[in-house]
Amino acid sequence: MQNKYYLIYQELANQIDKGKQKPGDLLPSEHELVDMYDTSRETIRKALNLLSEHGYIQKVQGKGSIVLDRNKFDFPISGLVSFRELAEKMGQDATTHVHQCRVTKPDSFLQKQLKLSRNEDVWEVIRAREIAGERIILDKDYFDRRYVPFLTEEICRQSIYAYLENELNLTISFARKEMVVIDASTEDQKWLDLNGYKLVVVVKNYVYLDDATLFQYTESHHRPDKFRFVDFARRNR
Amino acid sequence: MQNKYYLIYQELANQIDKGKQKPGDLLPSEHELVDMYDTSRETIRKALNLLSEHGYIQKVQGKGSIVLDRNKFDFPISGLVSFRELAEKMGQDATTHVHQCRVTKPDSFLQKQLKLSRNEDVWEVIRAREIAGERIILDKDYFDRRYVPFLTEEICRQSIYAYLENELNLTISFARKEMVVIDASTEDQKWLDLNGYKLVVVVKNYVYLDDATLFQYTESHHRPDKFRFVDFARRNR
DNA sequence: CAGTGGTCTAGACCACGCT
DNA sequence: GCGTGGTCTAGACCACTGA
Repeated sequence: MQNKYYLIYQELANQIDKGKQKPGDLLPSEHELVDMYDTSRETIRKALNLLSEHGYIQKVQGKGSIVLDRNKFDFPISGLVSFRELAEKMGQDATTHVHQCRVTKPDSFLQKQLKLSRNEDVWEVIRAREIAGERIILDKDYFDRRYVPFLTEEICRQSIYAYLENELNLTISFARKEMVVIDASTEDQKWLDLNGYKLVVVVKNYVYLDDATLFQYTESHHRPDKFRFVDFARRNR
Repeated sequence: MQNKYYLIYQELANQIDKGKQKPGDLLPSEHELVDMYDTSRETIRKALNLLSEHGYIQKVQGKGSIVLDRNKFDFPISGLVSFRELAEKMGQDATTHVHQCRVTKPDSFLQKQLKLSRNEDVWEVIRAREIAGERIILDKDYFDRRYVPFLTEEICRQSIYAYLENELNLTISFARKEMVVIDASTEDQKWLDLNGYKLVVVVKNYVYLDDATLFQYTESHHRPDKFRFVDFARRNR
């Protein structure tokens, strides 16, 4: 069972996906939706806000809710989407090579990133992602050991996140991403098929739990030609 | 004059910025804030949602609103921020070189990007951005002429956006961004100080008006070492 | 258990667009 | 002027946290 406003959101989103409402059309007005769903206007408005955040509609005061052409966005819309996430969604054959999975002490860079002292333990996991026969992404993950006491190579080969959420009951609540381009390191050269590229696109990821503590720092090194990011940004206010 | 919830948001954000509420602290409960601001709870909740979206707090059910350490984020937080936007905010001396500012017909690529027919007019504006003495960003903007009838080099040297919003009363409502890395073109080599770099990071920008029509397509070509993007993403639901 | 945030209601008035 | 979405109110009940 779900929230009322979430159910209404899903139903309207579904209608738009199926083409019952076409791009450029106006949705029924909020008052009409109140009658249709036998609910209050604030609940309808929450559903419409979800539609808006997910790129289904654009609200215009005094006019109505315009249905957007979501097909133009050949991509999932909300937030950022990386090449790997996309490949996984598309069901492309992705293989993971685990090069490192050990407990270690943080170096000074990591101490700063994870706000740790020199003596605390961190898990270091290094994995290469092979998609369509090429190793194009190198992921370096660091977990605060106080939150992640135990890991195995097997878990690293599968999804660490599934393990954290299902086994350890950790809930990720938000993340900060940063993207830069730097020279490929010797690790990158060793574990990736760089095809002569000398640069890699690095996506740094700071992941927070729902009590707002930082517990993971990740760097994803992408081969430049296989890097792609998409974002969908509503204007402030 | 502003919305009530926006004023409350600003006041609370201000207190956090000034350190009256320290990271890890809990804000007053929603009921207490209702009394303090003599308003309704939904209004308080709208203010708190804004704080949450802007990275000031993290809400935890049954517990309260935790103040986050926003200083860790040495960057503006909401949405994506490019190097140029940052440089401008920091007040660094940015110079704009206008290389092109003319009306032309869209080529097939542009027809596809802007959903135009071959016969419609577009403004083509090409500008190099010089920051701290180096030309590091090449912006190529294309505007649907039906929305932007008139432009001058002078306007291009200043802010086109200020002109669109203040003079033409166009309101930008949302944008889709896409980032890829490609080989530097001859234009890039001619108009940028590439320092030997053979690649550029391209940020493609599709900008929509508040009636959901697409009116601008922009490509920003960044020198790799001067490219930096930041994002702050709340987890879905 | 008391206190917190999450959802929901049934109103009200305002700001805007259209014609 | 009428219909639209935007803001705001004063309640209510539920779900979760922590002592």
